[in-house]
Amino acid sequence: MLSAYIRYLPSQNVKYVNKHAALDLIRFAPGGISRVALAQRLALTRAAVTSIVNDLIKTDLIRETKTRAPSNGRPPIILEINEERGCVAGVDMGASHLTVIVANFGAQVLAEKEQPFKIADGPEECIRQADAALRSLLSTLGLGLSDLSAIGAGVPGPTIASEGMVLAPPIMPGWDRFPIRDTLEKLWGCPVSLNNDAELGVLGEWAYGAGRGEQNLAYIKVGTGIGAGLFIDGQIYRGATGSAGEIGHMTIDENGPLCACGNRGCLEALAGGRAIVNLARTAIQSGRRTELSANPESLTAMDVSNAAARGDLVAQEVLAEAGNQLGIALTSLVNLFNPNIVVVGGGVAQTGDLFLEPIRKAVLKRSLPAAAHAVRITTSLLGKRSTGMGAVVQALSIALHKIAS
Amino acid sequence: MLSAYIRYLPSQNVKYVNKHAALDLIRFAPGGISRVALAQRLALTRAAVTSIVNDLIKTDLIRETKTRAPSNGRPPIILEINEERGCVAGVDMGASHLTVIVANFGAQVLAEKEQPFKIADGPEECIRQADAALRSLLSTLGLGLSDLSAIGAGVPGPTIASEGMVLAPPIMPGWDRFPIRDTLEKLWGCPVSLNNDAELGVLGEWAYGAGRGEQNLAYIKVGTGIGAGLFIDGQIYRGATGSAGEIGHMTIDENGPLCACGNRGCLEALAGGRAIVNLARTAIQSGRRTELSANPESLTAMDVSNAAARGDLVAQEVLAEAGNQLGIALTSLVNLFNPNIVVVGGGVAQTGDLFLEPIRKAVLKRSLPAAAHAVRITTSLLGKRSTGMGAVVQALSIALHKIAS
DNA sequence: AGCACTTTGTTAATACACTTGACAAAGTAG
DNA sequence: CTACTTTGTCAAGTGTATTAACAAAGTGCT
Repeated sequence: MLSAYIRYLPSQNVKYVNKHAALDLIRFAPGGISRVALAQRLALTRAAVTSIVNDLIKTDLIRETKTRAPSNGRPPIILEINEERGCVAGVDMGASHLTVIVANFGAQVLAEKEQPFKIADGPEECIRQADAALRSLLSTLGLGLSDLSAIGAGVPGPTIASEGMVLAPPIMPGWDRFPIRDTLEKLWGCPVSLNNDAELGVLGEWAYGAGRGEQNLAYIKVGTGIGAGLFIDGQIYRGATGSAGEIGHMTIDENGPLCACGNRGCLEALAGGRAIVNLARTAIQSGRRTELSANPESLTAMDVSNAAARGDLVAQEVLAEAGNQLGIALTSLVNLFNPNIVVVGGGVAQTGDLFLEPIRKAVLKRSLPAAAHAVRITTSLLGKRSTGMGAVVQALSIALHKIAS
Repeated sequence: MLSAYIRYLPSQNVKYVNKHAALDLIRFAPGGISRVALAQRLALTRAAVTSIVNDLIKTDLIRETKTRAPSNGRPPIILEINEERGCVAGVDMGASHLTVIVANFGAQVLAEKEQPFKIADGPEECIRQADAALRSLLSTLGLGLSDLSAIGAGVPGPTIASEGMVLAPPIMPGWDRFPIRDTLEKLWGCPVSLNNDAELGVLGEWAYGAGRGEQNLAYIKVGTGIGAGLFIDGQIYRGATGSAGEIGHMTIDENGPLCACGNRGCLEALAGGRAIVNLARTAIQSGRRTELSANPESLTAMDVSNAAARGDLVAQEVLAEAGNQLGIALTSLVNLFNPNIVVVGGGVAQTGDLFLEPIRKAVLKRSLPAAAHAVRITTSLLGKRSTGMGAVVQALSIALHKIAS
């Protein structure tokens, strides 16, 4: 009720807004959408929709596909995005991995690549690696940079999207206020969007993954660090300075292990990648039988995760403990935010219920009943692609809307 | 960018939306607003605004007031809400107090009343008391129920505003799914809105208090319980089932005191009204010199608060400890929500910096720097009226928009 | 097979609501 | 007093929707 009217402030003319709304409705509709359904969603008449859809068909961005079996009466014609209209890329520069995805306008992945990467190497070196990876991936498809209409980029720090840079990023030394977007746009010769990796994760899961179409959604990325992307009432929520969702430094245990941020007992220090490794090492040093003791010095969280999936009891206990701590932290998020769904992503989360069940138990035990019962906690459907697919969604937003204008 | 177009779904014709947006802009503009400024905010021309404003003037909801001193050129005419056009009421049914406010259409308080109250007495008894208080207050103004255009009501539980009832409220026995709004509408013969008290608190502070006009705002109410209202991107944020903002049962210390909810170490058990009393009693029993030892059995949090304001060292220490615990909890909120401002309300918070300074210290120490520096932590400007004034805002929303239709 | 009915999509006339361009109104400055 | 500026209004023109009617593509029944 409050200010609902003020929110409608068209900076473009009415038809422009309606056309772009229709394009987004078509794009995010699983299985396409008919003109009649568009009219309903847009609160317009069928006649108005005819005009708008005809404009979009002229741009070749959408096309008529099959008709649906009619219940009774004329079968509706289904409209979908024309996937052959062009290509975009998503570039996920993570703390320790680089993922590059090339997709068509229908958001279908044409090729992808992941490689080791250190965001801490600084902007010039990281951009050089991302560029080389992108060009290499494109060449496997017989494509070049000029075939990309737009590119979405993700980084592990708080971004000011409008400025195309990060602000005081905790784990990105040398990147503070570096003109990331402008640099990439010059290098790649097409429009680039820049977002925080967890934001893109929630976007990817909302658009095409486990949280598809949900209204209030949190995406938790469990990696070296732990971050959350928040999707509130149909929008990414960034907060006042772009740092919303910082869950990794939530105090879980005041007397817990020292965290990289300087405090004690942060979630990251209890359930992040390093914490999982440390828990495993402690168990090894106490003489527990586990396949992990083969090489404790080079242990990774993924080693623990894989061993757990293979039935290793110690690894399973470590994951359960980390899951429990994450569940304790999620109590706050669930109580404050009251989401429909929490999607847990990152490599460790792919073990599924071994990690998720302790999370669910802790949330159910510790959250208020109303919020606990309202939330579904699930693993990512996009696997390690959540952020990369979110970057693809951002790139498509730029590309499609630009062509439609 | 994402779905920005889809958000514009006018369920009314365009002029209706613009007229109501103009009304809200006028209403929430401190000191009124000119037609030229309206045109800017609405992205319309001066000519279009003339037509809209003339319609609103015909309803007698707004009027032209003084002109402002011109910098150079014609002085703009200031438009304001016509405060004499009618009256509304705000009824705040809290856990232990009932507050009733009668205000005019300009949101100026004409009369108010507060009395002891127990929400746990159940809906019939509570509604009876609220009704009597409202009628009594109106009679001091020579008014009756028929003089009210609408009424806003607040309760301390998770509300589904569209249903006009509360859902599984933790501290409101007997109220679950009771048709509160429908009952009040029949009893009072005018439209009634129903909202959670913390939601109304944040609304009141946003509209007329310390958070006026802020984009991302949290209001913390420290009473017997502790709750938060969240205001995100221009809207109250309720969550999936209306329970967003439940901060009182956030785990601060796993080994802390038992909370009424059954868990240990909840914020409410460490910093709520009962916790403050318990901390004071512990100090008394350990032999500390304090004016509070005069009558420990009937001690209230307000007694502690007032003694602290008078310089009592023990009382100040108790407040500082409660403030510290609240600050620890606010770390999570600040990290997750990255607000511009946190407004702390409720009786205890009126002692000001004695309570706020420990909060600020804990937030600054424990939150990520970006979020900690972006947030201003302040006490409520509306004092104990935050929720009641939020209820007035809701009532005005109903009344003004109905007349404008 | 033909007809009645239903739902979907289109067309052209009409209605609505804004913009444009010009002018009036109310100030300041020289 | 004149020139200039900003604010507010008016009427003609423009943009974009709605309405009413019809065409199109099915199902179901006789």
